Amino acid sequence: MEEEPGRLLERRQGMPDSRVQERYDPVAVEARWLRRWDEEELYRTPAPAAGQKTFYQLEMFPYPSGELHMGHVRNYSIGDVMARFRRMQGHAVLHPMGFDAFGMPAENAAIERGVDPNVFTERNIERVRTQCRRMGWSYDWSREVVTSHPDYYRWTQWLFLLFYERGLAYRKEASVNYCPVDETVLANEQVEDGRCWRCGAEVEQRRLNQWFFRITAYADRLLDDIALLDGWPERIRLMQTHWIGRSQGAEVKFTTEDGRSIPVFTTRPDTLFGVTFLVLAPEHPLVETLVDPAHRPAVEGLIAAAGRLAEFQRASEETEKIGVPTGAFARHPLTGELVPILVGNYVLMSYGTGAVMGVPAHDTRDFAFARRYGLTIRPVIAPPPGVDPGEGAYTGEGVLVNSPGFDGMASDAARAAIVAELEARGMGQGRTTYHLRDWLISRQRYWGAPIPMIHCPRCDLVPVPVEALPVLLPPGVRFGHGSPLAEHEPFWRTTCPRCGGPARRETDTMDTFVDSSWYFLRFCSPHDDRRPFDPEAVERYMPVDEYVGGPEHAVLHLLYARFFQKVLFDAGLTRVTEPFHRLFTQGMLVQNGAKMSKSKGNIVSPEAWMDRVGADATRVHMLFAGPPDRDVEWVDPRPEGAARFLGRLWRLGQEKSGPETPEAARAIRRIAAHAVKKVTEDIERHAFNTAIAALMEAVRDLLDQPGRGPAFSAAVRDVVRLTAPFAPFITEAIWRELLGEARSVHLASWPVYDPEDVRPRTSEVVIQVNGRVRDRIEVPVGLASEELERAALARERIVEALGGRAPRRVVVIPDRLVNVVADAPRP
RNA sequence: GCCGGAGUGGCGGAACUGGCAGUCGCGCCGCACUCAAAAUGCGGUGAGGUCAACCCUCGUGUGGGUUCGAGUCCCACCUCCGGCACCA
Repeated sequence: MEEEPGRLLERRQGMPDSRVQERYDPVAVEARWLRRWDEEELYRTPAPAAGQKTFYQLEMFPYPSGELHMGHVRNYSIGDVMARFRRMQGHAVLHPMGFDAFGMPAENAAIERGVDPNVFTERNIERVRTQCRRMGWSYDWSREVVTSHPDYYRWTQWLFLLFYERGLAYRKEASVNYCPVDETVLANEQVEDGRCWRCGAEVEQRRLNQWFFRITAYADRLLDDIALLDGWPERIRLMQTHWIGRSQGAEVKFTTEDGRSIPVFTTRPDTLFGVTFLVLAPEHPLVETLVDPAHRPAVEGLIAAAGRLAEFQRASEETEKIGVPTGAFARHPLTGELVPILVGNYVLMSYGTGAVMGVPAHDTRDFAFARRYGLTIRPVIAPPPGVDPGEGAYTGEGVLVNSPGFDGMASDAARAAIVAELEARGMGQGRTTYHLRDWLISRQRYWGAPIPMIHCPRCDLVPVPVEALPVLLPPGVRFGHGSPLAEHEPFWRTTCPRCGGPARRETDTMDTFVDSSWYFLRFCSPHDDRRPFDPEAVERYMPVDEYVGGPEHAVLHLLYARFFQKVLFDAGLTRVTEPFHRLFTQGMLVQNGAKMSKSKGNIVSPEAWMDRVGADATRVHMLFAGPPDRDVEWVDPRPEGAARFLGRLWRLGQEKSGPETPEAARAIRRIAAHAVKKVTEDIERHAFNTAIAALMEAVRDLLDQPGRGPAFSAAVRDVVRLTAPFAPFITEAIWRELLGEARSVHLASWPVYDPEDVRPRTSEVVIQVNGRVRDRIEVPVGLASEELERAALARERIVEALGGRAPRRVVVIPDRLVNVVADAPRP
């Protein structure tokens, strides 16, 4: 950059032969332009000009593990192509990046190596940021947000308080995985075969008071608004639909002999007359009082066994379905019949009412259960004629039998009728339940945003006043024994903001998914120190126009973020109801059928590639490897092909001008126009692999062309601009150093083409005989069918292939194909 | 078990609404440049058939079907990947 572009151009033109030009040196060029872009603040988010459209391009921000991997390279390169493409199309692009910096690795490093989590995290962020910059991703780093910085988590805490005020944050007792040796709570992924991942001790289930977000209050809206997400992959929408899992049914009230009610939830009230037993969850509050002395030991044994397992383990089909009678009986709400009450390990307290009615004739689980324990099986649904009820339970629909008052009714009608009858008698009502549970957000850990609440012996739970935020993480805590904050008295000892008396701070921190549920809003006004986000800025950029990330976040992050957005909407803080307009999920990198990850040791360092072939070639290779939404098989990848392509592009940029015939000019214009059309359409549909293939062809064909005049020069400018989103460094170097442009190629306008240039004048028509290609002819575009047919039948090769047989039929598709159908030749 | 997705050369992959299967790239082979190698450039490369040539046959997971014509549409199945999984 020390040399003036014009001088370079002069020197280039003085060169005697294109063979002796300088070779492209990616490492030097990339370093040079990285520096220059910084000086120019090229990627700073522009203030939108009057009437200019904004475009919010976002990729899921990473956990700063210290080392970027190829999955990140793919993810962020996809987003960067889109950001650069939109920028060149004239949008005011917001393309930010930050770090999801709270979480376990930092705390584990503290436990294992005594490194301060904050130091550890900052060091990793530094390294990842440097790698991101080297990759040439066009982020506006002045907007960087880091979730572990107090000026961010202050607002995470503020939002917690908002949720609390709105009744959406609450405390209740719940089971957690607890390691008695390490005296700490474990996340599910830290439990391996029921043992602590670090010390191998058997993990216990402890019931502790935990904080929850009431996401179930938004279940219906989260479900119904999936219909609005037409820019999302169908797959993800389905996954969310299933995750929320709305099911319509009824709550039916059975009663114990002494008159206490046991509500059960069922989706099949039409089978109500087939109930021959009830099963309660081991944790069901009535179990304790129902069980008679003779059955007590067995019941307690089952409860103890169930209690040892975490719910997610119990809810697995491998676990044997065990049931134990309580000795008590329940009265059927419509028939008054007495049915035995059992306790079963397969009934979950957290779904429905924690009790189920057993209909063995029409439910597979109940059937197996009844068989095993010798319970009555009473069919009440007759399958439609011609349908075999089969060996086990018949779970389909049909006509009611053995159901006094409802016999002969079809299942769907009977469901409504029976619910109506139950309602009339006060024995039940229609009810909807959800698979979705409330979101457990508290973590008994240090490296997260502290939950801003205070426990006062007199006033109970008191929120930290917003003026007192942030509740800072204290330095100098002790790791490895229990919750670091709970063990750190200077942190928790405080006074009640309400009564001024001595009080104790909440020592739980928030799930990191809370941090990432609103970061996209923070990016709109990252430095606002008066509120989490500036509504005006949010109005300008939100919703995110395109969000790129992995499908592994289909239900957690993407659902939580939607939940937050709706709560903020209800609180009047924004008018946006859905955060992500369009979602693009990229495929994984797989090796031998397994996802590539650090733990499998099969990661390839992007830095090694950058040193070898440069960031541009690394980007191009990753995008060229296959369609970005599909998994890509990582078999001996060689970025050299991409590097060669860029080398040829460099050569193209160095071609000196010369003469150009009109025919050559036309051919050149055609090549360029084709490329512009194809690449533009392909980027729009995220087909980067074929866009790059088209660019490779264009570069090859242009180098082959004899002309080096104005058309050639224009074509080179087109191709360089088309390549800019993929390979930002080399295109910038060609644009400014070789072509002498003053302004960055990344601020140049996206090329357009003249449709006239891609309109073919002749077309090659394939001629088939009985579906086999036998000849092809070049004809003027639009040649009439009759003419085409005549021309085809006149061809020597066709006459030969027909061998004297008369065409039975001739199919003509103008400009494409003629198929002559004849009887099969005699052998 | 349920719900998604995918099976195409040695490899990654291409093929718009049914119309030339295999764009582009990797690898491999040959040639040029070189004292030589690397790098680079040029050419070839699905399988088979008295391949020298034109040419012919076969070929998109398997088996059927629709059609003048199927990688593409329909039916049945196989394999792999992802998600959910006692949800009452």
